Amino acid sequence: MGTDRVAALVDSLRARGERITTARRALLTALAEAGDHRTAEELAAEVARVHPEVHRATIYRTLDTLRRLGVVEHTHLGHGPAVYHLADEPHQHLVCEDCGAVAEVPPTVFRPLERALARDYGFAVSSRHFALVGRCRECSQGRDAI
Amino acid sequence: MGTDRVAALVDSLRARGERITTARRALLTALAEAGDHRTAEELAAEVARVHPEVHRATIYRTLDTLRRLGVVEHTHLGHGPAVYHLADEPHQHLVCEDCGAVAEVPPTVFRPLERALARDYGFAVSSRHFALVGRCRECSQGRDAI
DNA sequence: GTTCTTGCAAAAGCTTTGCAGGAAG
DNA sequence: CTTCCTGCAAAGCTTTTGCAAGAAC
Repeated sequence: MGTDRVAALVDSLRARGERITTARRALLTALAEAGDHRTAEELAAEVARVHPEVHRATIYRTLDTLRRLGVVEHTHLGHGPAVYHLADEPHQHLVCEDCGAVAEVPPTVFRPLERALARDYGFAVSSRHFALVGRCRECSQGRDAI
Repeated sequence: MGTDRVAALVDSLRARGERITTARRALLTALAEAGDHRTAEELAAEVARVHPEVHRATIYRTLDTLRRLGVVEHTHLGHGPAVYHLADEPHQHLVCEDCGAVAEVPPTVFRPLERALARDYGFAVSSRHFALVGRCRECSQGRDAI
């Protein structure tokens, strides 16, 4: 399952002339196994379970490399660290300011907004770099004000 | 002009039982004069021109106090520091990932999206806490890909 | 006089960078 | 063999915190 996905990513990177190193393969594996988003810290811990020698700086550098290559995206959910995930299956994040729950919604929900911004402001929304902050269903029902 | 606005803000804070200190008044003045968004660093510099004794920690603490009181909002435009502005005239930020230009758009543009998220996910978008990242008109025309 | 705010200094949290050794191709 | 990547250590940037002195009311 995740193994195939990693193999495909590795192949595509190699095809582009990128080097395949222990850190890169381990990071791709950790990302594929994650399912949803992970912080750099969490990914470093996951990688360290198998390859303790991989340094945190390498985690950040490799994540940035993979981002430039279009393989990884990262999103800011709030005031904490950024979260990373594989770039296939793009999605937007909704984060609840009360309980911290994070929901993923398909990018189609944003299509009308993107069209309006392109039409009225010439602005081409290009990334799902930031989450939308608000209140989830459960927290909306429990209380009214902050 | 800005003076009236500051006076009104000061009055409303006092009416709520909040203390009016040098730092608070200076910060409100700097925010009112700013017109658009400013980083905490920029606001600290502006305040320091008149009151050099106001410490940066006080800037952050005061901004947070004003945020809790609903007077100030802050937004994350990208990877740098947060930007602050007075909470009247709410707006969303569009930031260009190429040239860094920041546009402000009225919240009405987001109304349909907010309704869709409320209807389909029970999610109540409550803040304009993050900018939307994309490419502005000028940068879209100049080039096609990253 | 009481309570809230501030200045200071220090640290926290997350991320980036310079450099020299080492691995990938 | 050449180029790119990594480990290490150190620092960067933004923001937060503990504490005692000081200001607001």
